[in-house]
Amino acid sequence: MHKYENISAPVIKRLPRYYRFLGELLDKGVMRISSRELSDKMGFTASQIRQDLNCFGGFGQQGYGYSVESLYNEIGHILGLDHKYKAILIGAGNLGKAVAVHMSFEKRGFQLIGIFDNDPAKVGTVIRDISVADLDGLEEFCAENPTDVAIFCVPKTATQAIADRLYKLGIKNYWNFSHYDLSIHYDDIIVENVHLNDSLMILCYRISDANDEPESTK
Amino acid sequence: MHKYENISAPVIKRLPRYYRFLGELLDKGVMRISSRELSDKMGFTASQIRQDLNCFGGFGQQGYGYSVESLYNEIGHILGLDHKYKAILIGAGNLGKAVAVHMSFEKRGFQLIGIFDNDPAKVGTVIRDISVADLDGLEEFCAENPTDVAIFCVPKTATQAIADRLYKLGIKNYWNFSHYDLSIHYDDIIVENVHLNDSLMILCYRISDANDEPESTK
DNA sequence: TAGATTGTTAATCGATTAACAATC
DNA sequence: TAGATTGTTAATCGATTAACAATC
Repeated sequence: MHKYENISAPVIKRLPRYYRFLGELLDKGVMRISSRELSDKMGFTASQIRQDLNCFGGFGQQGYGYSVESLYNEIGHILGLDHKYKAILIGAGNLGKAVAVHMSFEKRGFQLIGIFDNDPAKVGTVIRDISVADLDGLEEFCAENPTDVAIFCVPKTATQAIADRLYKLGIKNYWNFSHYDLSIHYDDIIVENVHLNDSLMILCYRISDANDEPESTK
Repeated sequence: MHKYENISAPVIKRLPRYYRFLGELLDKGVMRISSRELSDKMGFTASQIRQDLNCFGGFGQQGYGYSVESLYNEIGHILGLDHKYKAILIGAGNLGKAVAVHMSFEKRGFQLIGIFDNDPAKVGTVIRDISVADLDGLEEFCAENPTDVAIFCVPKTATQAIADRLYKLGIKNYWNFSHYDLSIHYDDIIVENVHLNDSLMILCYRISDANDEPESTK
């Protein structure tokens, strides 16, 4: 479908943000928007917005700007949200449960088809219409149900062993909430990390940097 | 305590990762490491590692490398993890609950002192030794308990109104899980965003980009 | 001392911003 | 047509990498 080579990571990271803002404008009934107006709202420069969008095509019209609706749809398409990648969730603890319940996978190009845990107390419980299965059944399940993506919501120590099993099954795309760097161990995989601890520490740095006395304590 | 001006965002984002890897080395009993060895493990260049660390001081020793333990401690200190910033959590739904239970706030420079929700069914339930309080009591609580940070685990639509109340109370540091851009509306605040939807969409893009047929469908 | 590895400066690379001609 | 705003090229800025002298 697409295949845009050589798009830089900073550009890709901004796409969901464009999508979000355009969605809000759409909800408000705004029909057209110029890069200048979008710039004011989003805090990027107008130049950057035009530069970013032109990586994928000329979606605007000189003298007019961009149609909010068509740009929203274009970006959704660029992101690949019209897919239905089959995803399984590993780990039905607090975090896994929150991810399962909280996310609108269908709107983001995915479909959650299975949840696994190794804790007998959790196996059989139902989350979002899906019955939690025993991790032992992973291989059997994946043989019967082609799976594109695995979501890791397991402790750091369990991650590598499960990743090895999934890799053997040919599942090489991961959404990783585990405090562990999967990316280091294989190089033909796609990993999107959500390292909450890292995020919290960055916040800590920024607060400390803003608040602390400049070298007066010593 | 610290106050390192002009440290670029890319450097700051790498700090937690250094901290994590050094912690693992420490656990394994490794005493010293060179920028070269660390480079192999982490996937940054040795040059970048030395450059990054030298933003904050000369922690190494020529001909030897870095002491794992002292570098670990230094980075923890740079990040400000020896603080105890008082944090409150807004929203005790699935996500809020997962964040409250899952995170080791104490190890990351924070202390969770309160949880709020506006759902009567949730008020009074206990999460991590903290009884969920009614959101109406926010002002009173913060007057009695000086609070540094608010964690947003509420729906997009509720975020702005609550942010306004917190801002009035002088709370200007936010860890934001809400699908909403707080940063746009005030400019003297510190926001660290965890946009899970954005992360999921970036994964979708990357899978699509790797898998789709190159322009053959048309 | 000789070898190793840092700290730091200089070179390169890439991303952002500015400018403007094309054009709706 | 005239005005507005894009698409795109060129200029600037910043971050990464390479190189090497300092030094443990």
